[in-house]
Amino acid sequence: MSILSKLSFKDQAFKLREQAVLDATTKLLASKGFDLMTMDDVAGEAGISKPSLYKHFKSKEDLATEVMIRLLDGALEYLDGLDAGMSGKERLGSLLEWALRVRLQGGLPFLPSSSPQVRAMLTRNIRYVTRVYQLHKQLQGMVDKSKAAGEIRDDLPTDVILYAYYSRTCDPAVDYMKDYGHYSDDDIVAHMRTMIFTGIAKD
Amino acid sequence: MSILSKLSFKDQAFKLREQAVLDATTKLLASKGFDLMTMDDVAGEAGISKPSLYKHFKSKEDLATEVMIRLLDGALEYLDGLDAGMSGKERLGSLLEWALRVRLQGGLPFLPSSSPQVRAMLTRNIRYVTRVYQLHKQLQGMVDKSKAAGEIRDDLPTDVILYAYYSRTCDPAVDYMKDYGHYSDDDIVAHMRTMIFTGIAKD
DNA sequence: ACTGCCTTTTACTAATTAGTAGCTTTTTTT
DNA sequence: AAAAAAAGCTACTAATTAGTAAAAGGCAGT
Repeated sequence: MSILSKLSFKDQAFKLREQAVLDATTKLLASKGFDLMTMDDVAGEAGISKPSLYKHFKSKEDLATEVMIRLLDGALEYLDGLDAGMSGKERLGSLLEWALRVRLQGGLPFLPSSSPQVRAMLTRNIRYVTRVYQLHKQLQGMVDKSKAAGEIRDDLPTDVILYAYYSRTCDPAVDYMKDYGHYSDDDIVAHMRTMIFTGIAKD
Repeated sequence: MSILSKLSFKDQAFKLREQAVLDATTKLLASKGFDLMTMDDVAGEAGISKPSLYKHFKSKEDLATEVMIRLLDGALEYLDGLDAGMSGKERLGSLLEWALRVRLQGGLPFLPSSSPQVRAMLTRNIRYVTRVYQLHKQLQGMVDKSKAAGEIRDDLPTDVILYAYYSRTCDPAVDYMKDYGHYSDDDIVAHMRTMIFTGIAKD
């Protein structure tokens, strides 16, 4: 780690603290959502003082946006790491699985389902928008490729399929299955995968 | 309206005002969610003063819960009005369509998708819980009947199907289709129906 | 060991919100 | 027309939150 060795201990501690803040924020966003999460919560969860928190992020909005950016980077990175020979449909399924597992481990869906207000807030950040666009383009390509391959129905518009896909990553059914149905993560993921691709009807 | 004629003008006005408050709250809950909606918002939207608002409902929580109860009553009433000869699957589809249309007209999904906090709040009200349970029982019956009739797959647990069904009533894909895709209400409803029953895969 | 930098602590500002008190005005009832 | 009831208005309380200032303390770097 030659780059790390060039950083002073102080700088390293700053970086580690920053990650701790992002982790804490992720957890709080997942459990409380943006509106109910407070900066006092974040500071407490991260184990630093609130004024120090503002050394890392200039506002609550900035902090939440950075969390989402980190997550989108994770999704893009996951897609990059997939086997190039994988079919479009398999890639879609795999990324959905990744997203659901992240969620089940206390993480966040990569697009927020909740409020127009949160969406508007995030959209004010160019770095966020860039990544969403990038992910969207890749997913669009995957859907188009799957359609061409006859794997995915072409009587539904691509954007409709994408909207549904995004929605599955933040689907509350996941929470219900976990909290009320006490299903295992594997079962939840499998059920979700079944339902998005083949629906609930018998043929 | 023999019942209404027994009410003084005052009482009638009170009732009308109460409905206006519930309508205003529905609209605000749909656009801002519970946390961001303020009682000042509601009073303003309903055209009454905030102190008067508290003549009708004792708290913000009480108000939101009554809105949800009214909605659930609507759903139960809709189910009651369906043709008795309708198959389980058709009933499911029809209620989903109703719920989606209510939403598209500015209403609310009949189960909130958002926060555990809102869910916990609603669950504190026995009248709400009773209706949810009632609706759940009916839906469960419909799914079981559809399974027995070979209309709905029986390799998915009934509760998983129900969780997915509830989730479709509050699916953000609806908002995306409307706001970004500019699809008509009819198209949105049709797409949603297709996707829940037969999924996005081709066979 | 000493110094300087950074974090923590304490206290704060400004704004917002749920909910309420008391007086005035309006409307309905008698 | 007069009285009563209810709504509106104004002002408020108490609590909370995002964000900040200043002093004190701690720790890393030299």
